[in-house]
Amino acid sequence: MATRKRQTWLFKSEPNVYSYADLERDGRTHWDGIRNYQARNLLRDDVKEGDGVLFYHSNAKPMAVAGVARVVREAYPDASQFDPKSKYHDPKSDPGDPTWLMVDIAPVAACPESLTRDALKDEPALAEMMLLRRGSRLSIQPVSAREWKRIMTMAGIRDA
DNA sequence: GCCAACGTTGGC
DNA sequence: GCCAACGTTGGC
Repeated sequence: MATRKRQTWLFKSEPNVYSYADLERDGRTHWDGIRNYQARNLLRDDVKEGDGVLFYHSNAKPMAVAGVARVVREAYPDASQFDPKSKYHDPKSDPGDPTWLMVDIAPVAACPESLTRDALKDEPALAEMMLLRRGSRLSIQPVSAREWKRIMTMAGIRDA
């Protein structure tokens, strides 16, 4: 059986909702609340334990890659879809065949504050990044090996 | 606060 | 199945 190469991702979070500092405090977290089919399919099919994650702060000042995380548990049903009190409640989801999934992630290393969206935009090697394309709303995005390497270099993180 | 870019919903 | 209306995301 061939060894799967680790893949890398970018997860968006609004830091006033859940920040990288919150993840460091918690030690690990359920990445719940994904309610977009494209993102769900990535979680279901492609995001695997050990994969690298760029923890991106969206709708923030500054917008930035705040830290690096790692997938510590692969996709399983997102409990919040069955919780009527949750803002992520989905009454259409069948408990026998849950619509929405989540993964668990844990922190690896914080990034320097200089790793902002503007800094990424100024980097020619990252010109093709999905994050920087207009209208890119997907909350879970693939990051290429080259992009990942470049960003680790910018962050001064040796291996993550 | 604005609004472009999408995704979803629902009438037909 | 089409598509207009609506809601959300998220950068600016």
